[in-house]
Amino acid sequence: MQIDMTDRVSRQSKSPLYEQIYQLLRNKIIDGQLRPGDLLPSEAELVELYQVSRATVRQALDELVSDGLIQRRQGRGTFVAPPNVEQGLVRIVSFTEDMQRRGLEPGTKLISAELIPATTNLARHLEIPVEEPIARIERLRLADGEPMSVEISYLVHRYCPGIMEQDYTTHSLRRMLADRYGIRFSSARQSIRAIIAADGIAEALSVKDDAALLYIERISYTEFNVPIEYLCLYHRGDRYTLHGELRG
Amino acid sequence: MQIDMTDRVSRQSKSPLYEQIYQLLRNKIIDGQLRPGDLLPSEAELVELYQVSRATVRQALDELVSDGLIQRRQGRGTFVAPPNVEQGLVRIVSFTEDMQRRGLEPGTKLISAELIPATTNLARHLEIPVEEPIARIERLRLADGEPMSVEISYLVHRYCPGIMEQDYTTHSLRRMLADRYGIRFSSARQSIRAIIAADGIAEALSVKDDAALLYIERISYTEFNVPIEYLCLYHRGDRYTLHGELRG
DNA sequence: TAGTGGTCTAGACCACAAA
DNA sequence: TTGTGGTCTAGACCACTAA
Repeated sequence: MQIDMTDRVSRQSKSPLYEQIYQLLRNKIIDGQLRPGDLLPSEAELVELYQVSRATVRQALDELVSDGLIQRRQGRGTFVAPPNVEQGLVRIVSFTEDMQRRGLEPGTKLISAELIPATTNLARHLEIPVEEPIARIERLRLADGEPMSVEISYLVHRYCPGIMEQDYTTHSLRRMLADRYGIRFSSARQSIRAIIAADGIAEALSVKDDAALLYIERISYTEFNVPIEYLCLYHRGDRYTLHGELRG
Repeated sequence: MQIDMTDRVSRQSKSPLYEQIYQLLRNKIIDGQLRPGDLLPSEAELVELYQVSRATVRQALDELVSDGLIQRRQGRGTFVAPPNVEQGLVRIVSFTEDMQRRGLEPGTKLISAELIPATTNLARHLEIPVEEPIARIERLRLADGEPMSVEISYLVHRYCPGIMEQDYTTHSLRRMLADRYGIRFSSARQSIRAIIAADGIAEALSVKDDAALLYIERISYTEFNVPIEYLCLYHRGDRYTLHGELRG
């Protein structure tokens, strides 16, 4: 495989060398320049390429391994990992990416988009004052044309003014936040429960009132640990399964 | 805090030094010798104690960090992490450990234990012939005396003959497999869904017939990638929540 | 200021896989 | 045999925290 020789790391940058190398490689994988199964340059080659020590290269690769993006094989080399492992339990994955990994065609319908004042619950989780304006975006997510999930996103409007004028059905919310506002999610906390479908949700998902749903609450943070989004996901229990790998 | 000075690492052992140090510290945390918030010895002290280089100590600590068991704070030290983070989504956690981390008192009642022939489904997942004897152990798990989960364990009997004569309510199944049969889980695959309680399960859990349950299926493997156990967990949706941290 | 963890280097020897 | 990743050493300097 080819690594673009214009890649450079800077010793003046405030971010550490291993982090810069990690980001460079990660972007290549996520952009698709490196595809599953591709062989990465050997550690020795990366040492030469970036002019750093082997320990620094390994630290960058360690992060990619723990992201599940690459796999090392002793005596053979380092490869881009196949998809389908560690889905949604370790990395923040967009609905679109999630469905594509499952081999399903993603779709979206906007249910509502409005500006609301923050409730005490929202204010606490998003670390803002009560009543501060929140963009509430409710969408129905489809897989192969059938309802799969309802997604309610609560965004601190101050960080993304004008977000309400966008088209949420064709544009990824995450991409919009990144491109227009420079906001990137760097970490998140989530909790997962099983619940019975409430009225409105059951109707949207085309399931019975007492169907089981996989309910996920997630708070996403920027690299500066500022909470940006409070997300509620209602997944159909009969269609949606989370997969993961555990270590002993 | 105190580290037992009788701890030793062996350079003759087939397992690497950082792995031995990782296991020693991990056991202290899981056993409760080190409690949440406790300060670990500094990296320099661990270097002195185990007579290894700092990089080796850091590699052991790195693993504990990625397990969510410890947290580093620059300029201050390394601390045992508070519970409630990274539970059950990355590491295989026993019910007992799980409940202790949530501050609940774990309890167990045996519902049934029997030897059954493997169904086609079990045979496929456990990679054994159909009809091969399987130890099926069904237990009710309690938290603070109240039903929390039903756990059905299917073990390949050939690997653990005599397991049926044990007392599963007072002894940890995992510990028994490790101590008596030398079987340790090194990895697992699991899937998580939301389902409606079936009759028998609902009764055992003291919930209504149509209550929502968090259903987890897990296949656990030894270090040689031999499947040992097929586990079905039925968690009460109203009491059980999975927590996790995600990375962007 | 002293002690902590964070980053980085330049080596070394090993186990494993492929040719 | 060659090249890969796996493990380990003995240093170094930095940034952060608390006294």
